[in-house]
Amino acid sequence: MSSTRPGPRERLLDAARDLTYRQGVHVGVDAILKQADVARRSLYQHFGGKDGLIAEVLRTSAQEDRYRTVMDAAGEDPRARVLAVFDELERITTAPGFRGCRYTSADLALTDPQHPAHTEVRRYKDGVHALFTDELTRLGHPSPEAAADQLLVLVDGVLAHAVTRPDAHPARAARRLAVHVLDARD
Amino acid sequence: MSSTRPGPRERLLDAARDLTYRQGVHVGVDAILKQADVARRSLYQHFGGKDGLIAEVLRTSAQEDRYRTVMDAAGEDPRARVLAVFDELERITTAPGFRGCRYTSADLALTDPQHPAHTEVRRYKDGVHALFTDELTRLGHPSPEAAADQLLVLVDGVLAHAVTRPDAHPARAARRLAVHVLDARD
DNA sequence: GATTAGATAGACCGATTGATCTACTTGTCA
DNA sequence: TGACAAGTAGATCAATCGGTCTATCTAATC
Repeated sequence: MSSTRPGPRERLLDAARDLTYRQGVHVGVDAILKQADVARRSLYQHFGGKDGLIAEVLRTSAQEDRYRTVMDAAGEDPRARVLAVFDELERITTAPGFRGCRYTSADLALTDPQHPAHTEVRRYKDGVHALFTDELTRLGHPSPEAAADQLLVLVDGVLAHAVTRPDAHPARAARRLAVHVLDARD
Repeated sequence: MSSTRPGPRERLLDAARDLTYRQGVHVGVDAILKQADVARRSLYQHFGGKDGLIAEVLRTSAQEDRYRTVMDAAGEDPRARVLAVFDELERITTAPGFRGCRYTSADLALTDPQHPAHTEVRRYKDGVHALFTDELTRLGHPSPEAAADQLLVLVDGVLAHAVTRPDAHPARAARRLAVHVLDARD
């Protein structure tokens, strides 16, 4: 028995996830519809419009889960778990087709402050912040929240810088700084 | 005597610099022409097209000079000069109308790898890298190039993260890490 | 004063944008 | 069988995209 083809809604999300990452959020609706092999009407039925589709793509992209998985694979030690994220970043940024962070990209590209995507970007980054804060707390870090902010700056810095200067291997550079964040005793 | 109005070329660059920052590189040519109060033909005469205009905007934006000025105002000590950049970043990211790093934005928004803007983005970031390398060398840092890469990750991280989470004050968080970069003795 | 390069104004081009619409087909459940 | 919801196909819409065109005007140079 062949696996059932996903419904129009899922196909739209998949196509939009792929195309908005490779081409940016300014891809045409036509291109998304064509790749999803879906009727025009289905898009507006399910998501109300392009903006809704983009927001839903960000809401369901679950890059957070990827970091969580990497951490879990690194074992119990909070220190190792955090550093594993930066090892993963080295893989991500050197992989073919790397095009930066989709959340940062969307936040920068969408000029209208009212665009629903901004809410999802904020939610995502807050989520990663919580992820780091948990580890730092378990580590007994003196100021987990502030340290998590530092780690977030490093992550965003890696993903942004690697687009322009991948040969600088920003993930490795950031990993060395992450060690300082983890070992801070003040 | 009133100051002479700049020529069409300068007015185009000014308008494009303003609009591409506020609205992104996908602003329409019409909007740029209107704000510059310049004939359509002048754009294609001077820059060959929109792509050429955008590239020239990046080439002449001279954000590098801003960092240089800030450093010079901070005195002679390389340590103080580098940290002054992060103090400046705190001002930049909290100023009204802050919309992230125009170079990173352009690099992410322009999907075509052949777009002339990418060359200018790379040139700019290499320039900042050289700026930092100089200071680190004068400071006697054991590996100025690698440390400059770390500072660049911090700068890009601040400018990217501040777009989504300005309340985290990433510039301050990054400044604390910059101290570690400067004081590295290994 | 005549020539000429540079700027302006604006029509015009085909292509594409996001979105709405009607008409038809499909599958499901009552 | 009949009703209904969901999906498809595609025409159509006004608006905008980047770019080319002709025609006119202006200012400096010879």
